[in-house]
Amino acid sequence: MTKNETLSIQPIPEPTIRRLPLYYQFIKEMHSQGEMFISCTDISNHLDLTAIQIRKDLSYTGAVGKSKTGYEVHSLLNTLEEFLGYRNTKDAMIIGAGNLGMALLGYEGFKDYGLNIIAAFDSDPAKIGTTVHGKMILDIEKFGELARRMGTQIGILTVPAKYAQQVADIMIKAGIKAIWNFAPVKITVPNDVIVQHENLASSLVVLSHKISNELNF
Amino acid sequence: MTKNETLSIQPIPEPTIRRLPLYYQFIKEMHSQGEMFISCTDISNHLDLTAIQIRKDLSYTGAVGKSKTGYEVHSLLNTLEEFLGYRNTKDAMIIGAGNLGMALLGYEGFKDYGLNIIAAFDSDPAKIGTTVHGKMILDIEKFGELARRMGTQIGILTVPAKYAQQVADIMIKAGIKAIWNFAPVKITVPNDVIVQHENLASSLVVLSHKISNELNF
DNA sequence: TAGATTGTTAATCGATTAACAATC
DNA sequence: TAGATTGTTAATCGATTAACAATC
Repeated sequence: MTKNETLSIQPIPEPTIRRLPLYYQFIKEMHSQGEMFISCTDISNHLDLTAIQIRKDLSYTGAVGKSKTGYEVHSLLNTLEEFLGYRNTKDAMIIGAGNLGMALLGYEGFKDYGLNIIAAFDSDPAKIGTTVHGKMILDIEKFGELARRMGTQIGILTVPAKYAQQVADIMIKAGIKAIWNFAPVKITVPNDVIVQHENLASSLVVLSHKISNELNF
Repeated sequence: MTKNETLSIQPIPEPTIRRLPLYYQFIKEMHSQGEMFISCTDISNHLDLTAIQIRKDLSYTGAVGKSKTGYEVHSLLNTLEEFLGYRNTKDAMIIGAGNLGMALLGYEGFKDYGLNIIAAFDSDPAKIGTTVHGKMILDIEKFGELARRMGTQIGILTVPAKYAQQVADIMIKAGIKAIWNFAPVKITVPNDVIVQHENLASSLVVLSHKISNELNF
C-alpha cells in the first residue's frame, strides 16, 4: 500500500505545479487592482495558456468557482497562497556566496512561496563576516552547528561543480532534508533527502535551439 | 507545407534538449580524465537517468556509437558541442543590473553554450558607468543604438515585473529577436520574436511540494 | 563464439485537449 | 430564459519505457 493510497492524496502533475506561480502572480495583481471575480477566459487572455488547462490546473488546488461568474479573486488568492506555501514559512541556508548565491540571498520574490533565507556560507576569508542584502556571510565551518541548532531543513547549493558533492555531504551531515542544487552536476544523497536540480544552462539551450530553428531562415 | 516538412528537420522533444547539457557536462569531465570510450550504461550510472533514455536522447544529436564499446568520448563531445552551440557564439545584452542581472553577467558557465554577454544596462545613475565582472553597466538610453550597431539578437530581461513589458518593448524596437525573460510576468511580443520564460519560483514550488509530500510524515 | 551494446520500432504511460453535462 | 462558465469524464497526443534485431 503506497503513501498515496493510504492518505488518498491525488498526485499533481509537475507541469501543473510549475504553472501555479504564474496564476498566483497574476491573481495577486488582479486583487491589488480591486477586481472581485475572474474567469479562466480572463486569465487565459493574459497568460499564454488555454482556459481549459487553467481550469484543470486550478482544480488540483481545490479552488472552487461559480458558473457564469468565475472565481472570487480574494478566495482564489487565498487558496493559491495556501497551496504555494505562503503561510508555511521554511528557513533555508545558502552554501556558496558567489554571484548566484548572492543574487538568491537578495531576491525578495521567494517570500511569496514561504522561503526564508537566513544566511549564506562560504570558505573565502574575504567574504566571511561581511553582510550582503542585510544577511551575514558566515564561515562554512559553522554551517553544521548553526543548521542543527536552527533545525534548518533546506539547503541551497551554489558552489562550483567540483565542490558540489562535498558541500552536499556537509549539508546532509547537518541534517538538511532538501537541497536546491544550482551546480551543473548530479549529487548523491541518502533516500530521505530531496534534491531539486536547477540548471540555467538547460533553459539557455532551449532558447538557442528555438533561435537556430526559427531565426536563421 | 510546414517548415519541418520542407526541410525535414526532425523535431526534438524539449525534455531531451534540457537533458543534453547534463550529458555534455559529464562527457566533458570524462574527456578531461582521459577516458576514450563511454557507454550509455556508464552515463546512466553517473546521472539519474536510464540507459535507454540516454541512448534515445543522444540519437537526436546524430551521435553514433559502436556496439559493445559505446561512444567515442572525443567524438561525442564534439557532437554535443556542435549541437549545443559551443562553436556558434551569439552576443547578448542584459537589461536590469539588479542582483540576478549581475550574477548572470558574471556567470562563466554560459560560454560552453555559445552565449557571450557583452554588457548590462540600467537606468540607475549609481550603477551606470561602473564595471562588474569586467563588463560595463551602461545607460539604458544607449541600449537601442548599441544593440542595433552590434546586431545583437539576444536580450536578457532581469528587471522587476512591473517594468518587464516596457523593457521588452525597448528590446524589440532595437531589433532583438530572442528574449530570455526572468521577470515573473508574461510579456507580449511580435510573432517573429522568441521568448524564453524563466521562473525560479516554479522550481522552488516543486521543491516545496516535494517537501510537504515526503518530509512531513 | 558469446555477450554487451547500439539503434529502432512498438507498447505504455501521463499530460493536454476536447466534449459535455450541470449550474447560476 | 439564454448563455457563459465551471467541473469532470473521455479522446488525443507526445514522451518514456520496453522489446528486440543488428553488430562488433
